[in-house]
Amino acid sequence: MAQKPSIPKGTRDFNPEQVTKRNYIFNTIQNQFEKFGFQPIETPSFENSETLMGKYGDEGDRLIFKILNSGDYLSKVNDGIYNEKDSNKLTSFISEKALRYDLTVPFARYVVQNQNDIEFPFKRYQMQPVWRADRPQKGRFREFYQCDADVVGSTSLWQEVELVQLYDAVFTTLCLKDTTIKINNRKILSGIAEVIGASDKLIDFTVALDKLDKIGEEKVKLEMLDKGISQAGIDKLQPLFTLSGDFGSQVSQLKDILSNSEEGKKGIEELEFIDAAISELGLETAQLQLDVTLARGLNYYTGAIFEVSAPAGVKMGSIGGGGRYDDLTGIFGMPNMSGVGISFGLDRIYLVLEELGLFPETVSKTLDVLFINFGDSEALYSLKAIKSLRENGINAELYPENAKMKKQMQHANKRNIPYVVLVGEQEMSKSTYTLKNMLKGEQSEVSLTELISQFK
RNA sequence: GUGGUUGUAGCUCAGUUGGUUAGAGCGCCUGAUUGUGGUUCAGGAGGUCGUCGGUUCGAGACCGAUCUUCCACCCCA
Repeated sequence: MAQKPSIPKGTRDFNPEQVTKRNYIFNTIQNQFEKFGFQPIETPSFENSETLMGKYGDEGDRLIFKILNSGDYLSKVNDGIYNEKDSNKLTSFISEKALRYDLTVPFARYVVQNQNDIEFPFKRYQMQPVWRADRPQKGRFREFYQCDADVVGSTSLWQEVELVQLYDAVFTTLCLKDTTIKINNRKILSGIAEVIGASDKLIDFTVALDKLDKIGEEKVKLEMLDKGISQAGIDKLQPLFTLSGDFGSQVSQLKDILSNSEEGKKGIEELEFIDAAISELGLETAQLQLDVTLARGLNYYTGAIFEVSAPAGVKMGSIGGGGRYDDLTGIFGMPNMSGVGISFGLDRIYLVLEELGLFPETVSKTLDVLFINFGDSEALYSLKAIKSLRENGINAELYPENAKMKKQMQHANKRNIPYVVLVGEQEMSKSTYTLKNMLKGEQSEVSLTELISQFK
């Protein structure tokens, strides 16, 4: 019985045009990564569960795809655990591997395992798919690509500065103007939490603050109260909700709030350093913006936090994010290894470029010229020319069948092939080629050298 | 994980309070046109109405389950 085929929720097939466009983005990002001195690595699609579990918080653990053990995995589970029917508990007994959830944690694992062979500071980039057991939405998939660039082994803030430039360079090259690079610092968030006496509730506090532009001031305050933050503490936050003005004036308002917090002051210093450098160096098309409410859920960030949003008017979640993590490799037994990195969301960038019509027209063209097939002797004659064209870097192809001219022309049309060459007895006897421009409908009879020069 | 939404031809969609043989536009195929595609004209092929079950004399339409789509949460690229 033939069943209707389907693919799993949140996954997609990519047709030739889509792959070509995706490669265009990949290549652009890769070029810039390499220009900035990053080197490529790849890691496996799945890791041992213990490598991933517990690194992304409880929510993260829920969204990790677990891989069932091979063989008769249930027989090894003891009856007590089995009868409890507690999925979370049972999982560790029947699943020892999981699909990677991001590229940063596998990278940390890689650094620890290869620490003796790595020359630090190590700048690596990685462009591979990741998987999340999320409910799909616009710009949210269960399989998607991340393009990460990270530096480990340097605490220098110049790395942060360069990463901001890298964001700007990539989006500028993609002609995606007016992106906003939002920046914050985890130390500022901890500082604020300290000042309001909620250091132990840092996560709850930042998660609530992060929602400010979405649900508004009142609801954020309610959520904080709900999470056990005192009213007195929330009152101290008041200036935060009305923070305004440019980078400098926001910073000076923050200084007032954080005057009693050493950590907070450190965070402000870092921010000022990055802002001063970027102001001096300038950005092409992006804009660096301080956003105190920027939290980002990942619990390993310790310093700067980045998030990039698409130009205003495009309804899309962040198209990139990153930050500094002082101790990512600590959990794998390698302390004091500071890293900072950024990530590009390929699939979302694709959607944004598509929505704004920013893919260059030339991206979708794959073949330069198609030779019409009039028979075997003509085909052989054509293939000689095609060989020369290919040697000159021109994409050329012979229609494989001696089909009706109409069919062959239509084929060229549908594939958006800009030129067609007709070779029949007339041309063969004169050693020429009839070149037809499919867009304008004009055609001319040319020699082989003229033919080649047409495409140069 | 929570709440909502969607599914009819390859695509975009009609389809009345349940009632003969489920339609349109576009696309596709063939011909007008044996060395010329797009335009035009003529003809043609595509659907067990997402799937399974139920109500009914009768279901594309009503009910349930399930899958899928999209959206809002949660969280995030």
